[in-house]
Amino acid sequence: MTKLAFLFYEGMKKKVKAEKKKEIITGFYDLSRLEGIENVSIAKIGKHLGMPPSLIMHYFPNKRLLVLGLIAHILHQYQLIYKPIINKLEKDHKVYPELLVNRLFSREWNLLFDDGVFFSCFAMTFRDETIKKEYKKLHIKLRNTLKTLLDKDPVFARGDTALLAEKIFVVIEGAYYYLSLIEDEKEYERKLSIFKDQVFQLLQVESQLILDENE
Amino acid sequence: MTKLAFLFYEGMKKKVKAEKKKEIITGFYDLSRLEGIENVSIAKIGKHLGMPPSLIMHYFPNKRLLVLGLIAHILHQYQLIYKPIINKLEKDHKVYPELLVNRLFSREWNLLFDDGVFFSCFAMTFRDETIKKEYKKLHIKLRNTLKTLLDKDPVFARGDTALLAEKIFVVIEGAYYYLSLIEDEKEYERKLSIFKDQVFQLLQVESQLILDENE
DNA sequence: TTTAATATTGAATGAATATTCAATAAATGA
DNA sequence: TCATTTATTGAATATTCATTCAATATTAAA
Repeated sequence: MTKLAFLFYEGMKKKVKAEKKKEIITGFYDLSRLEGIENVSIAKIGKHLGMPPSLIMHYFPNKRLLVLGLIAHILHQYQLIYKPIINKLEKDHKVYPELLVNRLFSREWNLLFDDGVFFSCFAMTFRDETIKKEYKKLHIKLRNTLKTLLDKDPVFARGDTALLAEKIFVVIEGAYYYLSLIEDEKEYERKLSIFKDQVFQLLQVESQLILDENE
Repeated sequence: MTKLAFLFYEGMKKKVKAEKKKEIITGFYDLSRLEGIENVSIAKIGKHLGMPPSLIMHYFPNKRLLVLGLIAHILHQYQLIYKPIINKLEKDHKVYPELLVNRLFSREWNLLFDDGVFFSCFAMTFRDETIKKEYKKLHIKLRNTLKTLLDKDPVFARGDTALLAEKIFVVIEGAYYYLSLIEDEKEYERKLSIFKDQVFQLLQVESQLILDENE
């Protein structure tokens, strides 16, 4: 086997392996949505995907690695929620508060993402340092993304964008947590508009402050 | 046995029963702090308390009831954190923003309370309606307490105190969630002061708005 | 002391758990 | 075709789980 052929072969093997791993993680995630992560066993995942538990353990030598894989998956998913927001706002070098707020609180939240799995895994941060670091990385990333967005607007760029991002995200996260408890559609909408307004005001106050300074 | 004696007897029995149940719940809580609630079994609680698992099941016929008992316990504990704040502020019919903020974000949080157990149980709200209702009740109660407090101050009473309480608590909850990830003391303090300032501003803006209106 | 309720014990249950292992099948280049 | 690596299978493991049950101990009134 030539070196090139070998590398290609290795690449193929890795690809197959990666795909299989992804299939297992996705199965794990789907079952977790349905039954709660704490009720999902390796045997159940196997049954769900039509493979023996031993095959799962071939790709994930122990359950913790499987859980870590799931967490990497959902944190990636979580970030994806914000992708369309970023793409839209990145083009214009201007942050329109109303648009930003609407996108930050968009309903894609609940559709693309299972809060139950997210919070179950979050609870693990208290007992697993690796998981804690993953969650922290996510939060830092999200805040940085927003900061970068704000930095592109000449108005906000004059203020403390990191601080503003911090203040905005704490409301988003509080809302994300609190709203997950509310099932009544009308009540949900009412509260949602309160929190949107709250973030909107943060943006308004900040931009007003900056403009006043430079008059 | 006279009726009175019977009632007394019944009362005694109930008291013993209640105390035993409390002992079990406390043991469950202590172990959950140490090992994570998902790793605590009835057998482990029994070992920890020096009693056979069958005795635990005598008081809690199945594990779900035991978990519900634990949740009632921690939600009660959670409320207690706010007790000193309320007592202090209730006497004066005046809300001092700085004092209120300092108390709302007091460090008794982390000392009296285990975040890991709280969030693990919170994750259960997504799969158990009873638990969800309990958590919701807690949040409503906390908001109402703050609203009542604000209502006692003639300044804030003129505004929408329910709305203000809602806005304050969403920051507290977001902060509670987010700060739980941060271990570095300095970083924690820095972020904490941001969120305190954020709530402080909510109070300031609101009171200023009300005072302006009545000039 | 008798009675009746409750408290406590310890042994036993079957089901489910993560994990191991040996055997076979499939893929792929030499 | 052969050799080697990886993928897949299915059976077996010990351990832990919540729960059941029958037997005994304790309590306190009658």
